[in-house]
Amino acid sequence: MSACKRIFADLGQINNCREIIKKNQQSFSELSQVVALAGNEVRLKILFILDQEHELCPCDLSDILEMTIPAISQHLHKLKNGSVIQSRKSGQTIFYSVCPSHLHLLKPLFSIIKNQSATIRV
Amino acid sequence: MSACKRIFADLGQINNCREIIKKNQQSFSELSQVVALAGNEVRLKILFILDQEHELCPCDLSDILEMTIPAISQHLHKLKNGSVIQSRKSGQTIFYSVCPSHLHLLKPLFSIIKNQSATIRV
DNA sequence: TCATTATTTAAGCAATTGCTTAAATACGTA
DNA sequence: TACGTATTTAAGCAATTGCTTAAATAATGA
Repeated sequence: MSACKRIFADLGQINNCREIIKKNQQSFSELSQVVALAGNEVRLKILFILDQEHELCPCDLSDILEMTIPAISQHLHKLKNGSVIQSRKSGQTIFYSVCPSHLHLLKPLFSIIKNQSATIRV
Repeated sequence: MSACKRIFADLGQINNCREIIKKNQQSFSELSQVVALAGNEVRLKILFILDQEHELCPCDLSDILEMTIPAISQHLHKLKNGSVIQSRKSGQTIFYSVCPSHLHLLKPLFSIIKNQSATIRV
């Protein structure tokens, strides 16, 4: 059960932490999935500009990020699968946008980018 | 240069986005690295309890998360390598804690866990 | 000095990731 | 209907990830 044989381990603290982890297991699992999606540089850029421009099609994103359409499409698929973005069809083009439900998680990340952008110019 | 041959593409919008992405390239790269570290479920848990308990040793974390010491140690190594956590040596035990410089990024994530935890009981 | 404890490091390996190219769908229009 | 455009899907593959076990370091105390 115990990894080390130290005497000074605070058993109460350890058991308390273990319970907190267990109680929030599902939250950790769900949150880490979304954070992992945002942890890819290309996907972070996609989310950032989708938020800024409100909605864009795979074609636009391909032009902006200078990547192939399938590469973009596969990233969009992952993001949609994780309910981070949503899509709207108009003719044969599909417009993607950030799901409002995850914005509270993403906005702080976007702020960091924007703040650093403001600092560079000083 | 252009991925599709659509007529209705907003060239100005695309070029503007492209410039913003380029200007913030380094920010995107650095931020995505940290977010990717937090996007692993085990590491997210480590960061959460390190923040809550202020500091813990690999041995404690191994007990709490019920994982082997080397597995924990390797996660800690990545986190330290990314400057997300720092360490303090006391005898033969090493205490890890979250770097204050990255807390503004992590706190919103922790809040999500805590809020969900509060909601469960209602 | 030697044995014990806490931790890291290394090697191996199965699973996942993110691209590539090529083929398949879906929609609009002549 | 057939063709062109926008997008997705599939297969292949090199690179990365995250664990495992075993060995190497480092610090403490007998």
